[in-house]
Amino acid sequence: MENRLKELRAERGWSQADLAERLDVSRQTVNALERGKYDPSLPLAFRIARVFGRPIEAIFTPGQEDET
Amino acid sequence: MENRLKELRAERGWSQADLAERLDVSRQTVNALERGKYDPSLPLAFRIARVFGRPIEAIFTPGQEDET
DNA sequence: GCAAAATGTCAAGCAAGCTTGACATGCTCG
DNA sequence: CGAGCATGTCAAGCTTGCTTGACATTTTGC
Repeated sequence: MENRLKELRAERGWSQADLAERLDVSRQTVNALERGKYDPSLPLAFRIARVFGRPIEAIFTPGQEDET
Repeated sequence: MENRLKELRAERGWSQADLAERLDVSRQTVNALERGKYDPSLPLAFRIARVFGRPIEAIFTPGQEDET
């Protein structure tokens, strides 16, 4: 699963810690998500979508794994 | 998190097992999702959205938990 | 060049998502 | 009635998502 977290965060001039606070998760979680270590839960994906004012589909895109 | 799984599945006349097969998960998982036992992972949410031809936001809606 | 802030990373542990297998119940329809 | 399908449910077990705490490395800016 690919995502535009880093890009969207940068646009807003937020640190990973800033974003983590807005999402109510740990800084390490934001870091792991940006680096593609794992995917967020659906509830967290909704919070991310809300923070950035975009639909989930505009932030996350299923990669090779889910394409068929 | 609320969802319209049961409704959308019924519209198509599919059994839980049918849907499970299309989503590549177990029948018990579909049953648990419909009954709100837990939320799907984000990758599974994407597959569900694709199977029903609707955006994730049109199928799942964060409840009280995520509203503030 | 130095200090502080930001980012990356690791480990251990708990919680959530999903699996298989089994069994109970209910529904439909020959 | 009886067979078969659909649904609900439980338990045990594995994997993934997320946490805290600690420490190393990179970036920023004075």
